[in-house]
Amino acid sequence: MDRKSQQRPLRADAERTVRAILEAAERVLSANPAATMEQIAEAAGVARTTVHRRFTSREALVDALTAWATRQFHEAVTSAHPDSAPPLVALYQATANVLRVKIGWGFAMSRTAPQDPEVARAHADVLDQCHRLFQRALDAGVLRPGTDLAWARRVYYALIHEAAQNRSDDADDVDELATLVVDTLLRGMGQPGSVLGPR
Amino acid sequence: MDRKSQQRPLRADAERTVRAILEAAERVLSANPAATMEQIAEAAGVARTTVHRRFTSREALVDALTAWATRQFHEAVTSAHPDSAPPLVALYQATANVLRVKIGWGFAMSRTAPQDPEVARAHADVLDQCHRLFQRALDAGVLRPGTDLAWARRVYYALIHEAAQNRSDDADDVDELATLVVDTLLRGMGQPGSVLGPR
DNA sequence: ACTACTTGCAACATCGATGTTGCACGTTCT
DNA sequence: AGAACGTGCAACATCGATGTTGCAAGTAGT
Repeated sequence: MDRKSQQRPLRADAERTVRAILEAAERVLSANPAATMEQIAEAAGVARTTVHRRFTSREALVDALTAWATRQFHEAVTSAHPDSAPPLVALYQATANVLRVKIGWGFAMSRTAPQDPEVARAHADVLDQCHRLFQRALDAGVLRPGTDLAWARRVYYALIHEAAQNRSDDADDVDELATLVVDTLLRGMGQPGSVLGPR
Repeated sequence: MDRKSQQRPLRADAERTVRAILEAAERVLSANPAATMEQIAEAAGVARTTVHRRFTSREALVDALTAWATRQFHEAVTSAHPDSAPPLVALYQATANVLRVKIGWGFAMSRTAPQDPEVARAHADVLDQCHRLFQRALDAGVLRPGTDLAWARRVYYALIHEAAQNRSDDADDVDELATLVVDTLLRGMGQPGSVLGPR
């Protein structure tokens, strides 16, 4: 959890409250991004004033949420070794890892990089890693020559986003979804022999 | 324009004001969905009170915007003859038509079907047409046998959404984008000969 | 057990957005 | 030209959300 929002160390019960608030915020805000602090507090099972005691402002709460998710996002990509593992393996691993995070932290991850420099750096770093991975995939012949890497990346992100909507807490599901995403990204849905199919 | 928001016929200048407000609302809200009526009024070049005179509430304004966009969306799909034209032709036509609408009415089209029964029907109708088209594409061998049509539709929507972000008012661009979308949907970005490529 | 921390509750302050009204001035339509 | 309509402006009313504070009661850590 982010320690920037709290100057002093927290007592155990307060620590639990903070977690409860962040988890409730994710749940409530993913259903309705304009939800009030009151609704978040209620979902967390605490009084509204308590939320304000733990987070200076609504913005601070959302920022903490974003920072938390961003760190997990970064870890998910980095642990797939996108710069060293074979492109296809890394692509699959990264996909599965990111899906695991994105399911359950959809709201926090949908936030675009805020002013927090650490968060912005993490986002940029992920973007770079993704770009390098796609470049390696291109060089290795996994991607068709001439592929627009920027477009490829955006399609990839979009596919992950769509796949994450099929949320289920089943662990096996993540592997199935990752397979679906990578398969769709690389092969599309057309018939090879068809008119517009691969030449 | 929607006549439901106005009981009596409008004078010519008022008609122009309504259009200006709707266009400004689209522009402003697509940049910031939480924008205030004040900002919309300013962008439309009118006083805030005028906006409230033309639209009972913020909700009414957004609804009118949604209704307007939905009608164009429906027309865009229907005019591609998705039930009679060859699947590939219809797919391309529908894509290009929808892109034309979506570029410039991105906010209004991103709204999920509201309570208005007419709008809900139009959305459902588009969904049906899309599904039937995909089914025909599957039967015609354009889509790979075994393709999950629900997943295919969602990927298709997502691709259109992404393509629409490359907004430019160039008319030729729409054809290029439509080609890109259909091509990506059917062939993906992988190399045919590669490991995970088409078998 | 004692201290320090944390929480709920009630009350209050503030702020921004929404929506309304009256009036004066301009515009459209006939 | 004259009636009906539309708009800008200023002022007001309301409302919900945010954020703050004091206090009493409960809980964690020693």
